[in-house]
Amino acid sequence: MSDGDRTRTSYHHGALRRALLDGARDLLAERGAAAFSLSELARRVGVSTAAPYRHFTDKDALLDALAEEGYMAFHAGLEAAARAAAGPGDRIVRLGVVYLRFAEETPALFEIMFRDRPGRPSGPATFELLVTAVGQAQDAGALRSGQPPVVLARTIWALLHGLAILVGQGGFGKLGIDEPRERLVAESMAAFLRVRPEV
Amino acid sequence: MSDGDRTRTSYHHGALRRALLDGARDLLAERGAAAFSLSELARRVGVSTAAPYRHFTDKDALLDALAEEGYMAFHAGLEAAARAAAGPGDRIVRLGVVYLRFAEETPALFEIMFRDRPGRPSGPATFELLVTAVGQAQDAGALRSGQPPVVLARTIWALLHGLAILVGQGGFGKLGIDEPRERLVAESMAAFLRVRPEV
DNA sequence: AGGGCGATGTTAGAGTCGTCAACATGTCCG
DNA sequence: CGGACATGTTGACGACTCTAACATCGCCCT
Repeated sequence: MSDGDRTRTSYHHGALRRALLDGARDLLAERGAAAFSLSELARRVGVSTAAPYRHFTDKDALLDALAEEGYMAFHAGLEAAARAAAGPGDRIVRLGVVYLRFAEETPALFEIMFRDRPGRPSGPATFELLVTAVGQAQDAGALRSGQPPVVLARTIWALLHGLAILVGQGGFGKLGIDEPRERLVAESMAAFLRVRPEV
Repeated sequence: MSDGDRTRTSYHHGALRRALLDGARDLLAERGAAAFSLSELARRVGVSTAAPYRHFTDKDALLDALAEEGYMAFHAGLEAAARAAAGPGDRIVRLGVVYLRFAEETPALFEIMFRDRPGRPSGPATFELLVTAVGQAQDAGALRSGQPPVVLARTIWALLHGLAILVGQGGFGKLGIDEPRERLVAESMAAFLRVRPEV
């Protein structure tokens, strides 16, 4: 058999690093970021509690690696949405929807990604994507102009981030707010949009 | 001596609950929310590690109580800012500045307050405050109208929350964004404001 | 006044977790 | 084929949360 299998051939696992990251994603989703335990992860994957330290210096290092993968998926999702958009105005809304959906579907991963860890490299690339989309939408007259793309993009980013968090952790549910994502995004960005997309 | 002192008169402390909450605020600010330890808190206050359980069922219960106090201070700060405002338009900006400042000055407390805990009562009252201010500003022509106050207030809340988090944890520092709060808030809310406040 | 009782402390300990050191085992290269 | 290096395991340490059993204090009640 090939040694990428889940059943360790014997003493050595063969692909422990990958198995740990995959298992961590699941465990994180089940338990939440706060209750995530490295010991439990090791138990699940079927190795000793010391084994992960051969691949990650730290619990935080593992979480950082997971966040990094999350960033890639996030970025890819945004890029796909940008490509699939009908036009510059539609693109902005679609990016927002993807942003919200990501935070909603994998809240714990989202939390890990944006937690305060010094030296996190990613982010700027994704921000650039938004800046570009904003610039295009401004040129096309679909988005409010008068501010440089960077400023407007930063505002939209903050708005989406706030929405993501408040929606994601039910902060809005208590306020009696509950509507489909597209509508929520479009309504929230109404002040920026020149043409209202059909919702 | 009165028995509200910091030096326990003898066996009993006298005002342990208060001392724990006060100590927790400091410890939280020093260590951050993730590294906050109930044992260390007990050590600092000068009692055994089991003592806090006479006043709080749980570590989370203590943190919740602290968050509750935080909410009150937050709410009071917003109310004071609302009162001190020159007019409806200025009021909105001031509320935003207070929001940001609070998140920036006590980031760990802010994190505790908005973490996902079911059954957190507060929040709606504070949200109402914002809704009212938005409604007034709309009536005065200082704020974009066309949407019900609740919708616009929700959007502004999300925007502020996103800004608070991104600014607070340096997510913007990496992107080369660094400006005074008033300017940041005014710039971010430019799309909602009918008249630009002097910054 | 005295006695008891509830509130509020303490000590001791169980169970979990993160992490490390020392040892075992498998792989692969010279 | 033999040894070095990567990757596992065992065992242990210290810190943490939380509980149970015991100690002490203040206060109320007759």
